[in-house]
Amino acid sequence: MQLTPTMHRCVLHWGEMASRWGVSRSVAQIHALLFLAPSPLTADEIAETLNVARSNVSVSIKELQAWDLVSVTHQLGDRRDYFQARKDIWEVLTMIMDGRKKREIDPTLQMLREATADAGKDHETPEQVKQRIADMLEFVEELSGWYDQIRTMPRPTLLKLMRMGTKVAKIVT
Amino acid sequence: MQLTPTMHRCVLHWGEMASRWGVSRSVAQIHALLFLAPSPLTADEIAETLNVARSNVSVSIKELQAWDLVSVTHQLGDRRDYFQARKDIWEVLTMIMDGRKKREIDPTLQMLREATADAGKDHETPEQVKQRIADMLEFVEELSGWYDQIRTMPRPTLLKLMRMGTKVAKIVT
DNA sequence: CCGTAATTTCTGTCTTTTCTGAAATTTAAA
DNA sequence: TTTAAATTTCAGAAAAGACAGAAATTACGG
Repeated sequence: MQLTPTMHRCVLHWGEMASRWGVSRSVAQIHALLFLAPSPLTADEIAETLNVARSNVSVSIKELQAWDLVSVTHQLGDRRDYFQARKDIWEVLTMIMDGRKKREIDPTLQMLREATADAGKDHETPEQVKQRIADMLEFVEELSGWYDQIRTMPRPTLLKLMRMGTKVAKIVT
Repeated sequence: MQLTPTMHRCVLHWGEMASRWGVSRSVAQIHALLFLAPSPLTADEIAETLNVARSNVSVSIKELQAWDLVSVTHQLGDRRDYFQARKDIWEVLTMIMDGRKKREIDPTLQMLREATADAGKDHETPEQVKQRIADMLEFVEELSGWYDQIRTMPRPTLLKLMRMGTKVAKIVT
């Protein structure tokens, strides 16, 4: 697939942002390409467009599928896999946040719970430190619970709330 | 400073999470240590406790200061710098989010605005693709604006809203 | 069941990032 | 000043991560 200068720029920027968020450049570039692409692409097309090895595309696509951001389609009379990305940007963000919560926040919560439990039968750790860990646990649990809640809300509701901005505050006065 | 097993565990976990978010392990470990530490520490104490080079501590601390997460204090009759981290976990999150917005979201917004502008006098990029970029821009602008708004709200208000969970929805029926 | 297209796995190389240790600089007390 | 402590800078080593290309596997048409 031939990239126009505008697309080229988006793909490159997305790739540059990647490392700042702990994502490999290839994964991000492929995601950007598939997000923009008007129609599904084969792995070979992706490799050629972005000038990366075919095998790299294979691994990166697997990663994107694990995040539920990319899916496979097929064309009649063609054995090749055609890949497409979610186009709904809101859904994209949701998938990324769900994934990060599952992979990073939940294990951290786990660790904090264990640390807090251990702190009971731990006489060397200063009380102040234990308190700090307990605060952290409470905070992450609160945020996590909040996310789970708003996660269930229908998008139009969420949008309305967002657009109200600080005006939502009036209901808690 | 001698780490208790509980503290040791927290520091290690924080360090492991770091790379997933594009942060170096040293920076994260130092931050965890200073967050937990009951009192400010010198660079040498940090280096010794975490078994990292003194110079590494210097650079990492600079990074943490740039994020406004760590500050310097002094003790009477002691020339050395004593470092301490923000203890208020809510503030810590706020600082991180502010920093990420400034460093990553704002430049992305910039790029999207330019891409959208260019798209006007660009006859090769398919309409569909332009639309996708425009959608993206609108979405990021919306989120960004929302963040700026809630950023101004007093913390107790925010806390109350969070604890209401999905119940806030009733005001937009 | 065979041959070929498509995909994936794997190993080594290359790149990037992180980190160290020495040297240089700054700071402040003597 | 001089001296010594503290900090920072910097060049290169080490580690981690990303990537390419070959080999292996799988899937499919004939």
